[in-house]
Amino acid sequence: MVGFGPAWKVAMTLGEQQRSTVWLARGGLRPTRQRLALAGLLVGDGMDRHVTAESLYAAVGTSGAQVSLATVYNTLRAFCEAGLLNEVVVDGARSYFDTRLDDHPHFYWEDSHQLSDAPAEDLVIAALPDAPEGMVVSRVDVVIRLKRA
Amino acid sequence: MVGFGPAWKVAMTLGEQQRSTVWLARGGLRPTRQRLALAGLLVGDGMDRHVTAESLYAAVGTSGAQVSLATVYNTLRAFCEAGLLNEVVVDGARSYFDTRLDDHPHFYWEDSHQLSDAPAEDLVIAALPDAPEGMVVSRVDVVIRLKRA
DNA sequence: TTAAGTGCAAATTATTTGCAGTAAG
DNA sequence: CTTACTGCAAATAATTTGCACTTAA
Repeated sequence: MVGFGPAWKVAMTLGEQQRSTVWLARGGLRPTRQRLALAGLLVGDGMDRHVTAESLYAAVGTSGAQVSLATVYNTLRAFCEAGLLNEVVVDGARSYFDTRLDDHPHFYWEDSHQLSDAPAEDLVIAALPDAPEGMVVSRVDVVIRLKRA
Repeated sequence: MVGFGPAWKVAMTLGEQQRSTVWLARGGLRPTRQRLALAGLLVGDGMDRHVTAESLYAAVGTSGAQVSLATVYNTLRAFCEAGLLNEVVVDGARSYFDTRLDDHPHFYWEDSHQLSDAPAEDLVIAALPDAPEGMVVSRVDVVIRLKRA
């Protein structure tokens, strides 16, 4: 899991602070030290991220902040329930969380267990099966599984 | 989990026996009592099935046969590795196995945690993102998540 | 002040494994 | 006979929970 910046960076920049605080507020969540640390790693730079509880826990350790693993789990779940993150199911063994909220396709790298966004504009679904009687489609998950060529 | 026939039926019909044995042979697996019982429930009637380890364990109990839960797990994994079943990931909490082997879309009933086939002919993917450099697409999973209307 | 949030350790859930016994080829 | 298969109980891995303590509003 890469992309969390250099190991020596403990504090967030003002922009990151700001963005994280606003982001938490949007979910109606209190900006605690732990949540700010996690939010900073997730949305601090405005890029989309895909994390597991373990990868985020590792990243927060590296960043110098102190957050327990249980809190990482609970916080990811809280972010999800607040509509700030989306859970993506690609691997029965662990949960992935995506900072991008719209319905879009994913690449799943089977050998490295990494998840990334696939370009949504390159996926065209010309026809979709109708939902059965009494049901509606809540979401369409498209996972493009990749293996080494 | 329905569709496994009446509770009082302990033995398989000849046709079921036959089908199950042939099916196991195709995977190069010995037709043991336990495997025949499970295979009978999975492919005995030629219909496609979607099971979890727990649902299949419950079904085999109901059928009168005696198979341990660990063996159900191990056997489902063995069937998968032999290419007789496909694993479908729709719910982080448990694994689903599908007797249908081709790449096809699924309905996932979020409220009842059931998985079923969606009509493949009604799904038309007109364009798909290219696999990144050095990678190839191993499979495209399409899961249509349903909720009550 | 007070309800929400946190950390730990223990509990849960789905699944796998070690190993002694059983059965298929 | 010999190696694969099975069953149980114990081990594991990811995740959740109970509860005393802390902190934001």
